[in-house]
Amino acid sequence: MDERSLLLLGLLKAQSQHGYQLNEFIEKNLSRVTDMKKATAYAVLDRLKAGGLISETMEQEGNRPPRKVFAITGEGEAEFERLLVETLAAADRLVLAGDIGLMFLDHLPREQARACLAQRLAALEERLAAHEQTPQHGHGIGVDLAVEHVQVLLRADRDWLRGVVERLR
Amino acid sequence: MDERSLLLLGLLKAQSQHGYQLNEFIEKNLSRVTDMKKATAYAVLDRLKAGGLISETMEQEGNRPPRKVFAITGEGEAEFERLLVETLAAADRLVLAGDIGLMFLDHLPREQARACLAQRLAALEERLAAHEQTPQHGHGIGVDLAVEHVQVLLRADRDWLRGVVERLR
DNA sequence: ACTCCGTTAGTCAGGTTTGACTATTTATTC
DNA sequence: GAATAAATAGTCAAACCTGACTAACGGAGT
Repeated sequence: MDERSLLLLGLLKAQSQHGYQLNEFIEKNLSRVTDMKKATAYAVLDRLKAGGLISETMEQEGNRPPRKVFAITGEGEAEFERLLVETLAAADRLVLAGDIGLMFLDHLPREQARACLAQRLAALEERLAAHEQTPQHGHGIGVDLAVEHVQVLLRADRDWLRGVVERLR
Repeated sequence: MDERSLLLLGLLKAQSQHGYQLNEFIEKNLSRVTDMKKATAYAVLDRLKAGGLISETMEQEGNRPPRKVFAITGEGEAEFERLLVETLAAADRLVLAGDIGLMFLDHLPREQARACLAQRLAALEERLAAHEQTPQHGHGIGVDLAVEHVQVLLRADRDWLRGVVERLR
């Protein structure tokens, strides 16, 4: 939740935007780093507005429907910095989904278990390939670091999973 | 949410239990693999009961307060297996918290950024140390695999973070 | 015999998240 | 030029999660 605020504040710090723009950017460019959905973004924006961290102005362009343009306030910038330092210093939680299944691996015949994990491995490899194809972003080191981070962990995950599938043979 | 159901069904498949027992086991033994909270477990149990996947019986021992004992049903076992295969085959989402901050690293003076990440690294190392100290569980390979998985990724994370802190110097 | 405290066993209000939906405008196809 | 698709810009009810709270019991100490 703090992360979501941080993300939106950060994007608005770079440039005032309306909701759709924010959501599009997140979906198209940040899907590797966050999984926040559209409706959530609007909910968070409401909360930020209620807290005085962002302001909202109606804007009409041509005869398209009016849109809400959000801009970060002074308090918002202060909060942004506070959140930034806080989340940077915190150890990431790194609670990965999918490990509960692993725990109950013994309930499946060995061969079926291996097949499931092989399928998981294939999906993982595909995801990693898609990841490795995207070029460096170039917008400062931060964004690139975040993408690199995910990649490093995906690779570690893949290598480990390969070993497991092998061991199950 | 599927994962939470899977976990509870799996635990109940091994042995009928009451809510407190389940929660205690999760908190004491599975905190490395899941972060489900007590109240959530009760909520999930209610849903499972509503779906006919588990049954609930009142039980009184001595004159202690009565407790609800949950047991998995036939349908529950079928659903367990379905969920197990499904989550095993799915690539884990691996969306790690903390990377949003990374994206905005440039907003901080380099030295402060480095200090924050160094602090994160320290916390991570501590967590890893705690992890490495727990012995093998021995209850079949599944549980051990899950624990190993987390460890492998924590190590990869640590190594990467070390490199980043170094690079920022 | 009384108080304090930890264990047992939950409940609940309130906040968060999201899938599904609405509604308008612009572009495209037939 | 009518119908269809796609982009624009959100809203809302329902589901989900959790921090904080309740309440009874047993045992330890005094």
